[in-house]
Formats: sequence, C-alpha cells, structure tokens
Amino acid sequence: MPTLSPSAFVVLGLLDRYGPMTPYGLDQRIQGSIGYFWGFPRSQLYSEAARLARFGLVTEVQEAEGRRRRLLSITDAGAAELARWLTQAPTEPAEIRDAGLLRLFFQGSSDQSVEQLAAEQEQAHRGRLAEYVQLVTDAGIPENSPQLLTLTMGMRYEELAIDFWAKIKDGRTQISTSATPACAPTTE
Amino acid sequence: MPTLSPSAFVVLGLLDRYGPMTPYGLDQRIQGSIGYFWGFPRSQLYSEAARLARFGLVTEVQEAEGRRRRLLSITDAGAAELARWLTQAPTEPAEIRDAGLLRLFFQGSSDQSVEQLAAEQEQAHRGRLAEYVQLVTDAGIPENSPQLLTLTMGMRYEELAIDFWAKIKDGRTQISTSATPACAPTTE
DNA sequence: AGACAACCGTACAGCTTGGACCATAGGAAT
DNA sequence: ATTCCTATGGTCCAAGCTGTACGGTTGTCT
Repeated sequence: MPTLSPSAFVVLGLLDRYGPMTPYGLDQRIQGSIGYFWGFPRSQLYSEAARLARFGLVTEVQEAEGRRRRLLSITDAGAAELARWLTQAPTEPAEIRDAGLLRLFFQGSSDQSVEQLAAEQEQAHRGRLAEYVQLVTDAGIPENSPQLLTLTMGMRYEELAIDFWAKIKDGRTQISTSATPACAPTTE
Repeated sequence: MPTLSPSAFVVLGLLDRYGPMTPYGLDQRIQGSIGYFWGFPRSQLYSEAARLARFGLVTEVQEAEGRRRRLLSITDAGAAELARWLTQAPTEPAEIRDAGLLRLFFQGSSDQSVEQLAAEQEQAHRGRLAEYVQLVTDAGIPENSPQLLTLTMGMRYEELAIDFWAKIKDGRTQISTSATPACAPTTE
C-alpha cells in the first residue's frame, strides 16, 4: 500500500468520527471546518474514496438506482491506519500558501502599490476572521475539543495577518520580529 | 491565453528582478526564499518555463551542446503580465497547509497523544524559525524590502505556532482568541 | 404541474508532484 | 593522469490533483 495523502486521512477521520457518509456528505463537513486548513475539491472526494476502497480502508456501497448514492464506511483496517497516522506521522513542514504574501514578495521596494495590496489583504483577512467567529458561535463545536483548538489557531493567524498588513498599510514597517522573541530551537 | 498560476509569476518575478537565468538557477533562488511560502518542485520549473515560452512571456535559448542550458529571459509581454498581476489580482484566500493542524483536528478529545503531537510540532516550528533567522542575518536581504517583510511575516507565524503548540503541550488550552480581539470586518 | 433549489455523481483536460535517472563541468586527491 | 566527488543542469513519467462543466434525482414551494 502506497503512502496515503493527508487528504486521505481527512476522509478516514471524518468517517471515523461521524459514521458512514456519502462523498457528498463529506464535502459538506469539509466545507466550513477542516476545509479552511486543508482544501479538498469535491471532485477529488470520489477518486479518493475509490482509492481507499481499493486498499480496503473503506467500503463503498452504491445504490443501484435513484440517486445512486455511494455510502462510505470506514473498515477496521482504515481505523487502524488512521490511528497510526494520528500518533506517529512524519511531520512534513507547514507551508503558508498565501498569494498575498507572494505578491508582496515581488513588489518593487518603492512601489506604492504595496499600500494598496496591504489594504486589500487586510480586508480579506478580516472577512476570514469573521467567518471563523461565526463558526465558533454558530456551529456546535465542543468546548476544549481539538476542533476548537484548530479553529483557534486559524483565528490567531488571521489576527496576525490583519496586524501585519495594517502596519504595512500605515507605513509602519517593523523589521524585527514581535515583542517576545521566541528563542532558538532547544538542543536535543 | 489562459490564466497563469501563481507559480508562473514566481518565474516571471525572479527573471524580472535578477535577469536571465536557467531553470536550475531559478530553483536555487526559490529554495531559501520564496520557496518557504510557495513550494515549487524543480521538475515543474522546466514545464512552467516551456509554458511561459509558448505564451511569449519568456524566451528560451538552449545551448546546442555541453550542458544544454536553457537560458530564460523575460519578454516585454511577460513583464507587462507581471506588472498587471502585481497591481490587480483576484486575491484568492490564503490557506494554511499544515499537516500538524490536520492531525490535531482529528485527535480524540481525551487522547493524551495530543501532548506528544504538540511537542513535536513545537520543535518543528522552532527549527523553521531558526532557518528564517539564519536567512535574515546571512543572506543579503535589503532593508525595508518587500522580501524582508515577507520573511518577517514568516517569522511571526512561526512564533505564533510555537506559542500555540507550547500552550497545548502544557495543558493551557486557551479558548478565546488572543488579547487584542481584532474587530469585525469594516462595513464597505 | 411547473419551477426551483438542494442533492449526488461523473468526466476530463490540464496542471502538479515526487522521484528516478542521466550527463557535463570543475576541483581535489591519489 | 586518472579517479572520485560534488555541483550543475536537464529529462522523463506515472500518479495524483484541480477546476469546471455537465447530467441526473428528490423535495418543496406556488
């Protein structure tokens, strides 16, 4: 069995937590929760499910007629694979895939279009933060759950981004890192 | 001409800033700078260059023998396209592609493996931060340049991540967002 | 009945990814 | 000189991923 992609574990994780679902149902779950942190286009869900079925990690039962739903269920092998991933994973480095930062990087030093970019980005991040706040209040996310923690990180990131772009917009470009200079890696 | 991918603009941007280069040279530039924010596998550089050449945004001149280098140069059309992207772009939302957060999301509430995960992640982010610090001191990044700003954001993100995971590790899970609750999006 | 929205699946061209492989050039060591 | 090592530079390719468009089904409202 080849190594599974992180997306595969999104499928396994959701099936494990919420029980059998159709790919469509998975899509609903993903949008508005983990989709913010790990994008997952709908079209991939079907192929991903098929792949997982091929490896025996989920079972697929398709209705013969009508909507021809594919009901997915996680198998014992799938649950085991998930558990293994949850505890011991290779920890690929994170990557901030932010087109705004990319554009900033390629701006000329004197370009005053930087300020325009900063204003745009600040707005965008404010919007995203508002979505998160909405999620926390509306959706029934259990207190002290890992889901809430994840979302908290998302909000903190948005706050950081808002502050970052706002300072650029106002011309207060800070060179040094923030107040508390988190120290170098501990020797191990 | 189809819409270009962000990666295409990485190529255009580097050629525009540093002058003609081989794909290999681009790769060197990317690793250790913008590569942290927008991953770009080497093999894609050649196809991306070919695509840009097809659209007339760069010119490719390949040596007939020896190392058969492909020297890439940005064309006027390419520079125009770049300038257009720099000023007016559609601003796709950012996405934190962090496998660590993904794993956190799928942890069970009572799992004490959360702490182990947090410890791992904290270490990883400390390492990444150290790389950034190295870059700032070593590489000749101009003061007050957009490149330095981008890197600053990277460092601030790492500090945030370190703090986030450290708190989880120590069991101090904070529900609310950080001190200054950056306000809702301004009405527009 | 008809219109409409939500539900659910399929198809596919083009792009991306990771890794393996090969070949050249320059320098260092024997 | 010959060998070896490393950096340089390119090519290939099977998989997987992405976006988008399309086509049916079911429930609901009028």
